[in-house]
Amino acid sequence: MRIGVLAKAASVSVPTIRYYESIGLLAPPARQGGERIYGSEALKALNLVRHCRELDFSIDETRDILASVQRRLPCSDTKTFAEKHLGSIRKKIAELRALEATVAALVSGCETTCCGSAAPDCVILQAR
Amino acid sequence: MRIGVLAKAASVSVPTIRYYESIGLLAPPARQGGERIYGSEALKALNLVRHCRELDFSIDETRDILASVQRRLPCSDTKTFAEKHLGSIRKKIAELRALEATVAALVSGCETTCCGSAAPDCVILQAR
DNA sequence: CTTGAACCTCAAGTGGCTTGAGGGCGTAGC
DNA sequence: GCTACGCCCTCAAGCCACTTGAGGTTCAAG
Repeated sequence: MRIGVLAKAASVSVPTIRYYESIGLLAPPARQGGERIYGSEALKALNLVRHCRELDFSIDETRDILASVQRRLPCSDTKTFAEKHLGSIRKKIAELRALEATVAALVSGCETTCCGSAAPDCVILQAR
Repeated sequence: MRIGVLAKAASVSVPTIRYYESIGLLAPPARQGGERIYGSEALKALNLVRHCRELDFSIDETRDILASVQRRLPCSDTKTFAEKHLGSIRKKIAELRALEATVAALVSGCETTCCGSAAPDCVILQAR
């Protein structure tokens, strides 16, 4: 199958496929007259990559997952990747919730104390 | 004051200050023998920039906020920026919470159904 | 006068692509 | 034969917000 067909089949853009190849995430396929020709294994791999990226694994993590799949390692490995990832997602959520609280407090502070004054004096802009 | 002093006073790295100048976020200061010399206004501006960046405003948003401060616009402007920002923080939190739920479900799915099988068959890696 | 810290500029690297320039091949219609 | 279209190719640059490094200059202290 040509690259455009693979791209549609995996819902990934053509340049993205070439990019994945250039960074060594996907194996370079055979060529016919200069054009890349893919088999069904490439589609499987690309679907897996897309799945990992949708779950927000980094490219490096995706590479590691791909490697453990190709080596048919036990799925406890996969679970370890996922758990670590879950930890970092939760960490980021916590950071964002703290940020949300900070900004929300500043907005309501502005409403109750400084609304109408000039920007340089607004409580939102007072660094601590 | 020299750039190193300014950097310490505002808790910002020296290259970052030069970077802010290069993108037009901070005004280029006077020079003495080729070296940048800053006044107290530069410190105020840089403190404000740092504050905005800590609140995770983008550089462009920070630039707009800085402009509204320098024009002494009413602080309702500032509040509008902050509210818009709060909206995008909340949106990102919602996205991450959905992602967290997805990954957590995959991990517990792996624990109950497939733990021990080979990675290619692990439920975590089954794209939908 | 020498040393060492602090300063300077410019370029490249980070992540994960996207976009664009400039060109080749194959087919379909006129 | 000629043109237009659609697909493919490579290479380079752009996005964000810096950080890091190379290589060179200026300043302050001893």
